[in-house]
Amino acid sequence: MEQIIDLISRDVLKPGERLPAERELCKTFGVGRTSLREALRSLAVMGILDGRVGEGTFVCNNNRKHLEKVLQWGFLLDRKKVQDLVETRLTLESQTAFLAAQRATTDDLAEIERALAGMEGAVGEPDSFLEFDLHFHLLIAQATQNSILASLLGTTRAYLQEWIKGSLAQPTAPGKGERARLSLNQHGRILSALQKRRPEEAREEMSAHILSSSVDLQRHIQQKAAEG
Amino acid sequence: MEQIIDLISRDVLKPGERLPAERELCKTFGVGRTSLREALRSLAVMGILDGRVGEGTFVCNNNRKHLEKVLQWGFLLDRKKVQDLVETRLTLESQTAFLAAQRATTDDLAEIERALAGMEGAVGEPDSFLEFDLHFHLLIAQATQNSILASLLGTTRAYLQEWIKGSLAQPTAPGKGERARLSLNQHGRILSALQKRRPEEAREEMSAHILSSSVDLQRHIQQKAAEG
DNA sequence: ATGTGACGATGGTCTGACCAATTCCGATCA
DNA sequence: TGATCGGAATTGGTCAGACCATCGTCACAT
Repeated sequence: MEQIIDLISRDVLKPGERLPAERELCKTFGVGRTSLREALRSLAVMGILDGRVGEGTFVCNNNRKHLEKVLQWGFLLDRKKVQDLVETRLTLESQTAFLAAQRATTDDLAEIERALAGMEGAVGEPDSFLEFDLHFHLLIAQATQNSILASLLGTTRAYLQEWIKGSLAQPTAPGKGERARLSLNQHGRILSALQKRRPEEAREEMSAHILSSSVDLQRHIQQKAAEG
Repeated sequence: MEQIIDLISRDVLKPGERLPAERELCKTFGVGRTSLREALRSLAVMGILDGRVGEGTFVCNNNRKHLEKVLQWGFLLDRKKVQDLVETRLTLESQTAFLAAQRATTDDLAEIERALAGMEGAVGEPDSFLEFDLHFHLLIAQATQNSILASLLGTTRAYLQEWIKGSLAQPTAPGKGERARLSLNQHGRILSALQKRRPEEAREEMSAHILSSSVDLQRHIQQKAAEG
């Protein structure tokens, strides 16, 4: 596993690219096919690789899809874990907003603006709206130019995505359009702070946004727990 | 995987319990050992199972570990970027200090105090000193009661540890005893803030400490880069 | 009673083979 | 000429059998 991870991190294997055949890798690594396959299998479970029979094994470009796959064993995540996850997300998002306000290029800002525009156009389409929402936050993380922070935030958010989706789809929630507009407003304030290059303000707005959105999430989780 | 998960969720296999031997499971499930092992391996990666050679395979009592594991491996994809790593560490450590000031139990504080005492007794022994230093920070992270944050911080620090060690061992550094005393002083101020339950102060002290210590680290890295 | 060494069980690894899905490429046909 | 079909090669997935290192156990010798 170390060796394969090494290849990926050194950009010898780029996302979406195809790995050499298993039988080849066995020889290059000097291990049996069983051991190699256990490593590949492990990496696949983690959403780093994706094996397709007859085609080959590929480096996953979006760890999101497969992380959701792991999530299907939902009983593993209890309420406490989700709370920890939300708290971790709050920490990471606040900091990335702060850093992005300092370091975002004009290109970064333009892309973030496009994501916001996408959200505006997708009000009433919860699925699409959430997609643009996620994109908005990931773009901010990338704008920090710190790939580790961006990667951690992406993974954290991926884990929460399922619950966020469930929380949004909650029919009992009062005023769904209301929520979307509030969310839109908050995102606008965040972008504004980034454009004005005000790190502290960006941190505050992001923090407020996440705290506000996590309220619904928490309610949804507790409701889920009560059902089980 | 489905079948094994089923056994666990139906409490046929309770946490901590030992699974039948692989060769037996093969027969009961009617599959080859390879396939069975791939399932076991996948579940092990997710932190659900734990295989110990010579003993057997066991159901993990804390099925919460799997998130940390996946997050940790995600780290490896972006290694070698020490700068980003330091920044990530700064983010995480500041936040854990903040949260620990709010949530640390008296036991937590006592343990942190012991780690500090260990540092005092190990001045002049860089290796042991660094060990207690690391322990000090990890204990603070655990005191947040947030296992994800603690795990992320642990991994971050683990990757930096090598560089930190090299930086401390630098013979050209002026006043080694001086550095140790400064570090000791900073750690004392952090602990004090924790004991007084002042989150903001703890965050500030931690931030100052890490920034100050990272100066040496940066110099050491640049020197290394110049050599290579 | 105690230490110790042989033995069996177990997870981990290797090998070689076969299967099913997919792709590739050349032969065939309109 | 160009589209289509079919076999051959490739690839991931599975299987069976063997060997190894490690660990627990227990009879045996001290």
